[in-house]
Amino acid sequence: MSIRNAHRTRPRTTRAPGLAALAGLIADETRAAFLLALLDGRAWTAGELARHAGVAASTASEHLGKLVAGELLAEERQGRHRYVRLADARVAQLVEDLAAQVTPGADRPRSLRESSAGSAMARGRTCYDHLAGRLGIAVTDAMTGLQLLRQDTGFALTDEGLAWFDDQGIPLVRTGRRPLARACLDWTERRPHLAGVAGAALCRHALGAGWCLRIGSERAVKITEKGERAFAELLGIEPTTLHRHAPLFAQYPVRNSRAFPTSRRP
Amino acid sequence: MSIRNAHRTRPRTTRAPGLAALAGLIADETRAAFLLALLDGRAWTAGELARHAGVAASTASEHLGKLVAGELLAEERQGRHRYVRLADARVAQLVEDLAAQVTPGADRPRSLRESSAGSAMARGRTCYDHLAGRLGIAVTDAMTGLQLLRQDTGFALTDEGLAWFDDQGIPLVRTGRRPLARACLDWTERRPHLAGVAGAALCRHALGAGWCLRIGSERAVKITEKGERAFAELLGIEPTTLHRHAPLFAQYPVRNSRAFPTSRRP
DNA sequence: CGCATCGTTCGGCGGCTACCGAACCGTCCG
DNA sequence: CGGACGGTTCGGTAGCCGCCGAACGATGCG
Repeated sequence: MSIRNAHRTRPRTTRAPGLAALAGLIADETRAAFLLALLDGRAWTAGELARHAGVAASTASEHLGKLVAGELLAEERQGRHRYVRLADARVAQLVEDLAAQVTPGADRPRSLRESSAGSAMARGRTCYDHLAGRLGIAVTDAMTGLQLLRQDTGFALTDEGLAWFDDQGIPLVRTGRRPLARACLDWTERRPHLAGVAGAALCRHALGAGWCLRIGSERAVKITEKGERAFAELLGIEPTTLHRHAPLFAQYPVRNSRAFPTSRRP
Repeated sequence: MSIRNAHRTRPRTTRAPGLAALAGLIADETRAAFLLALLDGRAWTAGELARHAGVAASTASEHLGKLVAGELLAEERQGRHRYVRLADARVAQLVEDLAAQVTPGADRPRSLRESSAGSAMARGRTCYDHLAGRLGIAVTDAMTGLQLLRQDTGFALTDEGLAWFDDQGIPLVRTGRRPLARACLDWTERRPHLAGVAGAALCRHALGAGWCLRIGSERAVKITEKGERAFAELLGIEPTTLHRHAPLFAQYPVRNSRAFPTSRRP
């Protein structure tokens, strides 16, 4: 019997302590704010998170202790700083999934207005380690259109897609059980974009090659001139696409006209 | 400022009320037990859930009110009964994902021992609306081996897979934005199995055609003689496969030997 | 109609927990 | 060496919340 429910008298037939405890870590407003901030994939110091969420340093310290103990965060001490980051891609995916479930924009009411400033700056973001926002959608759509990625029957790279990464010199190294390609539901665009090993590799490449730059201390990224050219040349993405708001619920091309939706064959 | 944190004095710069509230719904042990029980995809009455979790009817009623208000559950009143079920496949997926994150078996310590009884009964389960457990893994592995399903580059049906469903007379109807194929991580087997529209259609077909039967009031299913024959004929699944425990971390065949993991081309 | 059953509402209780400030410890740097 | 700074620990406080039983309403059935 858990400490929390020690006053329970009735015999409990079925329990779910693990599930409830995990959700409990995210169920606090301050801890949730920490997790969302950490979705930028970088390490934050305890003080930064405390100021970000508007709580005292002591409070933040206690929260971080719980999140680290619950293995949602990994920590690294450097001198007098305590850096924390999301434990791994699984945790990032989990937080993304939960955030996507809530009504869109509920947690960031001002984000769209903020982004409207800046002409050459397309609204791009990162989700932990892959591209999101309009940029992420544009890349995913372009790869789907070029049949590098297949979304009509699930979410997977095609053989041509593997070749494309190979051609760009972007290595895809399988680590553990993380899938090569995975759909991540963007909670501002409400559409899936490329995550998984391939999404992370592409994002790393884009940052390394100077296609985009991180701006500020959060998740936003800015596309450079060089990046606009690269995305146009390699994926046929029109620069204007990155400036306009992408249409919701776009149709994806179906590769094979055969029987979709399927029906009983004569 | 939320009611819960009304005593907060410091100005809060970034909030996450939606995320925290959603997690809070799952963060209670009793509500978590409800959600896990409802993963069988069927509707339970309030009283059944109360007895299942070992709480008073009044307590269960309050919890159900919160879960319905939070749109995790849908309710249907019939006479003096209040039936509740998971709101949709998205919620089911979310609960599955969370449950898979906790250490395997933590929430059902006795399940493996229970399942060892029964000779012709293979350990099968449902996750909301698709097959899971050893049966789900066996089906997913068989479809992958036959190249109906592609897991090496993501998780998607192949064109051959679409044809297979067509041949079986199992219609795949796209509803809303639910993907045709999706990986669901089984938290007892620790391996992905087929979910999404195709997984649900296959499960519905298997139950309708008498390939398997639900047993008891929970998630377990039993494979019939007819089902053993059908799975063997259509997917080449050896009946013994369903009785043994499947190996963890099996290797999936890679369709194309070309450059995987990819490396820079000369 | 009358009883049993299912569910809901309400009051009250007890415990957990998020919060803060103050004190303290360790690191960095002038 | 000493001050500044980041982080942690420790009391103490306040509020939320999960729990129950009792009372009540509603439905179904004999």
